[in-house]
Amino acid sequence: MSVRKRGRGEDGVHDETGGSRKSRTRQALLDAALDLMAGEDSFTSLSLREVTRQAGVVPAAFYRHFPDMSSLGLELVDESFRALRAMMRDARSQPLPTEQMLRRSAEVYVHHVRNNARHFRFVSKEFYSGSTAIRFAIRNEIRLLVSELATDLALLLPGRNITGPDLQMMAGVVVNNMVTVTSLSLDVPEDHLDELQSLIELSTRQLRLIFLGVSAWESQRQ
Amino acid sequence: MSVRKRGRGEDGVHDETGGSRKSRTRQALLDAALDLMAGEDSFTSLSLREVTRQAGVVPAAFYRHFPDMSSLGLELVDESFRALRAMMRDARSQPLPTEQMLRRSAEVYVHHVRNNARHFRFVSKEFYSGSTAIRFAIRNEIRLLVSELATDLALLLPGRNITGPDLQMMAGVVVNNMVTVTSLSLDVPEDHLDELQSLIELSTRQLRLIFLGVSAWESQRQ
DNA sequence: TGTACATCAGTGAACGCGCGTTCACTGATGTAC
DNA sequence: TGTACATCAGTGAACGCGCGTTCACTGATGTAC
Repeated sequence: MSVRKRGRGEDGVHDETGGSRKSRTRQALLDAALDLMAGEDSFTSLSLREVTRQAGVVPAAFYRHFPDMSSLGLELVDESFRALRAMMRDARSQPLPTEQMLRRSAEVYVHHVRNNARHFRFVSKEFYSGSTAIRFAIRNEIRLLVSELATDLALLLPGRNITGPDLQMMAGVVVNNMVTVTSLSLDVPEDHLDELQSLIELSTRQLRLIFLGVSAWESQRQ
Repeated sequence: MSVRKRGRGEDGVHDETGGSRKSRTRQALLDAALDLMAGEDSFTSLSLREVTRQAGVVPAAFYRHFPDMSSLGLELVDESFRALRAMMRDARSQPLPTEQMLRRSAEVYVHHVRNNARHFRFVSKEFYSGSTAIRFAIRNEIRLLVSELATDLALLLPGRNITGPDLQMMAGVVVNNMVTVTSLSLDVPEDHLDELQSLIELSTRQLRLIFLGVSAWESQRQ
């Protein structure tokens, strides 16, 4: 009905450094939430007021950006997996022989988790205990991850007659291990970074074990 | 200093049905917490007042039994794994050939999780996002589980030269899968119990994959 | 380039609510004799 | 078996606090001309 005649510019049209005031505050709220999860708090236990306090705005300002905390959480899920998927796309573009690929994958993944610790801490904490909406969003992203991995797996195993469900099942075992490795990576304290190396080695051996299983697998009644 | 002369009996000395009033209330508090976690709430998000309300006592009564919610949580961790360990002890006493053992393990485990759904929901939710104290307690119980499983594994593989760390690593892969299976089991709704059967089959195939890896594994520089 | 002004991001005060914890108390439990 | 009484599990009121949400407002932003 109402026709727009004058007024403020659209967000993002005239980006200066850091974006418009609106998008800067929005980002400050997302960052505040991530920062507050460094300690004991999970996302679910954060209060809207804590987040706005950390972001340096008044509680009511929150509603200019998100209808509630849950929406902010869904945005964080999105950010987290967008970065992970970009990383995996890169990794795929440099094929390696199997043994080196396993070690390299473990290495790259553990470092990615460390470099995006705040996001992964969030995902890790909410995966099993968040609100239904957030848990489902994460579960869905992980399902996509399993499917992508199943596709990669098929390419690694040319000429083998492995069914789609079997590929999914195998990718599932790999991802289940990734979940644990994620949590272990995040628990390595800043002043014991050598433990990351042992973790990468453990993870590599676990991947190798799974791949030995994959090599020996024969899909039945395919 | 003060010498005890008269007074009430010790808890548990004169058990009637349901125990003394004290132990009955204590159990009511533990049960209340478990019941309240059926929905969205995680243990961390439960309030002391919710728990006492559900248990049918006044908030202050809580302190006659636990100094704080965290202690009640640690008691729940203990209950959860005590039952699981008892179940595993039983399972071990009936050895089976490998293939049947895998299917039987998946079956027994999934049913155990369903029969103790409240406890496993609690553990599942707190494993990654609980308070440090509770997370460490759970992680420790799981570490013990991995060790027990590594011992079992050694017995299943006589004459193979697999190092202790490799056995732990393999048991780790199995347990990582159990964690996911636990969560999936709990998500099967009461009116779709047939999905439990598919889950048991998926889990069996995943165990089989891992065991194929185990069979092909050769420990190096042992 | 300069300016009037529409938009709306951020403010600050207010609200009712459930929280954890304290306290003096009451009355059920079960022992000592 | 009967009873006086010590113990302490459970009560109910009170406290100060941080919470999510609402509202009318103010003033920064950036457009139209």
